[in-house]
Formats: sequence, C-alpha cells, structure tokens
Amino acid sequence: MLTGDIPPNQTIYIKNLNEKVKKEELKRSLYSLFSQYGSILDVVALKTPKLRGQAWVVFTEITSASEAVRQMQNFPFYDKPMRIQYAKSKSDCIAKEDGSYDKKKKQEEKAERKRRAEESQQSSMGNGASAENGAPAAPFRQGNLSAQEAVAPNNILFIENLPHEATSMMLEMLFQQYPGFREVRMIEAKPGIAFVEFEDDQQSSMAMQALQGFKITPHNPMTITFAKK
DNA sequence: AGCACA
Repeated sequence: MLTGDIPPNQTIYIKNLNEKVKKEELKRSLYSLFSQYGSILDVVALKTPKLRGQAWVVFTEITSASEAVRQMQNFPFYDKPMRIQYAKSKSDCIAKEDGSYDKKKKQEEKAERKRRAEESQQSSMGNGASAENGAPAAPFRQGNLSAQEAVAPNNILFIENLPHEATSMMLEMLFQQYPGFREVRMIEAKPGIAFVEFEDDQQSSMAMQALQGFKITPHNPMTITFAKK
C-alpha cells in the first residue's frame, strides 16, 4: 500500500502539495475538498522550509480519514497529485480533547527538534551557494485545475485517466446506479476523458465520492473532479 | 523529500 505501514489515524498527512499556494488559501481548499469525507476538526499547514508542501487534516472519525486516503490518493490539486498517508502521531487538538495532551512533554519535543535543526545547520555550513533549480516537476495532468475549480461543485463531473478502451456504455453502467444520473459524454478526439452529468450538485458529489479512484483496468484509477463552469 | 500543532 501507498500508506506504508503507518497505522490508521484520524489525521491524514498530505505531501506533494503545490508550495506556491498561500497558506490560508491552501487550508481553506483542503477543508472544502476533504469535508466530503466527514467532519473536520482542524487543518494544519506551515510554510517553514521543513514543512511547506505538506498539510494535516484532522477528522473526527478514523473512517473518514481512511476514505480520504483511499479516494483522494493522487488527486490533482493545484496541478500536483496529492500523496496521502495517515499521520504518524496524534494531533494536538485530539490530545487536548482526550486529555492526553501534555504541555511539558510537548515543549521537550520542540526543544529537541530545535537542537537537531541547529546541528544540521552547522554541518551544512561552508559548502558554497546552492544552485537554484529550474522548472518544477512536470504536473500530473495537462489540464490546469485550481483548487477553487476542483472544489466548486457542479452537476457535471469531469473524468480523467480512463483507459482508451473505455466506452460511454461502460461509464453509463457505472454512473447510472447513482440517483440523478443524466448522461455520459465522451469526445472521440479526446480519449481518456469523459463528462458525466447529474441533475444537481449534491447528486454528482455523491457519485464522485463513490467512484473516485475506481479502476476500470488495474492501471487506470479514474480521477473525478467537478467540471469547470 | 519533507510528520506538526504560529
């Protein structure tokens, strides 16, 4: 599994986030994107050198976290596929709730981290100027999807990463089991993508949630987002 | 790549 051997946690750890996005916007977008899996207690994101490009989303339920890890894996978010795992430790807001929050211990841990950071700073002194590297890693998909677009509900869904042999008949079989289904549209000239229309935003969201990452073939987990308006 | 709680 992509989650490695980290035990389930009600908090998910997300990496490979687009570092150009402002912290507040990132938190808001993560909140709206992940609230489809359950209620969220907190979203933590820091822009320090060590922590940028990463975030934590704290759910009230572990089951919500599990669904999110599974269904939003590789979801293209601000042009980069999210990498999601369970967090390695309990979030402070949870510890505070269940009484296991220990302020002194917390401060020790913090002091410990600071010490280590200073050590590594020392050892990297004196090795000249670091070269600024050029282009960022190639995005996962061609389309340019901002978080707002990913998150703005629409009764029309945009499906990507379909195997080229997928037909509208196959997609219809899949999507018609969800209430409000209207139709599937594919474009001959553009294999691998499709549009699926529902009666309203709620119904399209339900289908998106249920079928996110669904594999028609083992190599093609489908990516579902709301179509752009 | 990187697991915190500004």
